[in-house]
Amino acid sequence: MNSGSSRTPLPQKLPRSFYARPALRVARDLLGKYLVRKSGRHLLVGKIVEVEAYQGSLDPASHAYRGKTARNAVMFGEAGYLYVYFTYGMHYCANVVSESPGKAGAVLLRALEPIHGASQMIRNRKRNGGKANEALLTRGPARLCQAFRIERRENGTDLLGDEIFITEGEAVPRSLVVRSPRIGIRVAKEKKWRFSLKGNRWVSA
DNA sequence: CGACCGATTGACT
DNA sequence: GTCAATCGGTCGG
Repeated sequence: MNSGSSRTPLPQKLPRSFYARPALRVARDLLGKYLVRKSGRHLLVGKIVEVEAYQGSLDPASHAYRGKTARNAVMFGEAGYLYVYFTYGMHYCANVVSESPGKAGAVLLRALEPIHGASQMIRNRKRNGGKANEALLTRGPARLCQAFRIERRENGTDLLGDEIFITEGEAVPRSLVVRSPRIGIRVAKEKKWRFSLKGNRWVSA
């Protein structure tokens, strides 16, 4: 798995079986994992500190609630792929597809803690017209996409490939996991399907 | 076709 | 706290 000459090998990629589970389980278990992007000689790594689960046809807040369309097709496919959508005419948000094909579960990545490549993340944000405020670098679903340059073309990326993937990161004790209502939705507000790391400064709210 | 609005962000009364 | 930006998806006529 490690490519021979690497002096500080990354942990192993999460297997397909990690993603092929209910969205709520995947969401909770993604806390503490590392999102990795390799592009050219740049390496970006962020610890996942805030996510939200979306449960396909069972969930009126999910883009998949009313069935498969061209936009949400990735969610209906195999688990372990990236679903990226464009919203508010200017922002992208990234989800990890979970469940089994047809179920359309997904986990929205809402905030990361920069682990490696922060200076490149800052350049990526500026390139997108984003502000230089480092405290907001990877805090919020659209900001983290700017920092990692996740846009329309990243929709459908296989997370078992070599460009964008997720690895084992840091173990998260149960006592650090906070469950709360999802942000910015107008339906199913009562569902506590948002998971975050207690006390982490990168959590969006 | 037109109207409405969004899993957001940043600027500002 | 409020609100505009900006455009593609969705739905009604």
